[in-house]
Amino acid sequence: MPDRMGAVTQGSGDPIAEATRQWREHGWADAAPGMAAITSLMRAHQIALARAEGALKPHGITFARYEVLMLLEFSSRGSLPMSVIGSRLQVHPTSVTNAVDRLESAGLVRREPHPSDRRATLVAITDEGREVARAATTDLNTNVFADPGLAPHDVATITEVLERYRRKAGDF
Amino acid sequence: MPDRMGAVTQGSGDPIAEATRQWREHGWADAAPGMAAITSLMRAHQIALARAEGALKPHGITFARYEVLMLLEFSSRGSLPMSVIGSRLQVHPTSVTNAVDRLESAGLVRREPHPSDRRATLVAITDEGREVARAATTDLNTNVFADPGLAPHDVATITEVLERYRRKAGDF
DNA sequence: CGGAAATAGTAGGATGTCCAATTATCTTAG
DNA sequence: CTAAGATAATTGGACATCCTACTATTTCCG
Repeated sequence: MPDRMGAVTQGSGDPIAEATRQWREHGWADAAPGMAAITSLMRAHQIALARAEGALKPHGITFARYEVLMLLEFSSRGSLPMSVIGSRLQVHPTSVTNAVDRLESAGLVRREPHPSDRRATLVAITDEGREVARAATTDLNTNVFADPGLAPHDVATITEVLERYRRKAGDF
Repeated sequence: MPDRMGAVTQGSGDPIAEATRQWREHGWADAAPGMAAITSLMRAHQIALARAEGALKPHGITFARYEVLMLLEFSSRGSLPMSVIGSRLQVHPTSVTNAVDRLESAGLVRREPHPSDRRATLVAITDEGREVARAATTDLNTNVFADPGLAPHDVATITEVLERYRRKAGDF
């Protein structure tokens, strides 16, 4: 156990708490809270993503593709232009192309010409896509979302706080 | 303006609020809060990462490499085994190899043999690495961390809540 | 003490994300 | 009504992350 009591390199066990201490020691106290918050976000994201991907793996899709699939599943026509998918998910157009390519190869969506704008491409969910979406959602709800790893109060809190964060960042 | 009042596809403007509504409508009310929290985390991460990367770009490093650099900068000897870097940052060994490869190519770190364990490799920060770390930190502190885009109270809240989340996930 | 099990790093492959550049197709201004 | 500017999607390249081997050492146990 090389790290239990060795206060030389680590004092708390939590790397972020340790970094915060370092920040203060170096005179960056004003930036320490922000550093801690953003670094926490990075780690939490990593944990949450790994869990979601774990639940989706048996269904043959990733979280990125799941989001696309659900967007289509919930759309009134079962199809959306690529560009709309990108706006909703706030990802680069090339990421949409990538996700749709793979979903299409798997037969979960189909590319169709846009009826009025020949620049655009509509992405339509297939019956098989709806099935996968349904099964994946059940799995995700049961094994991840229903018990995300936080008390209900905390779950509500981060959703609210991050909603403010996203809004200020122009996310919607 | 095809989407302002069209309650057909979107009701609120916030895709996550819309998804929450859909979840409840489909009878998944118990999973809706968790879905909202985790999805919020994904978006917030994306926003925060983009900001951090933006501040680091002029310094020629990414956030992943910045984290490695700061870990070494704060270490007592200015060097750490690859495996320790991986544990602290909670990333896969291959990610450490990748980051160190690039940092080494840029002359910011150096690989050294471990004195007592020939399996291990020590990564040592160079003088140039310390310079880049210092400059990047100043930039990051000033342009991102000092004003992360949330009220101080919210910054503290997400740090606390996510600390609980990380702890329960075994992050430290 | 010698073989099994664990640990440290790396190579190769799959994904996802972004950026820059390109091709088509609208849209809009003069 | 044409030319310039904006928009939609794709291709190619750079990075980061993970997983699955695979090699080299070290540690542990019978």
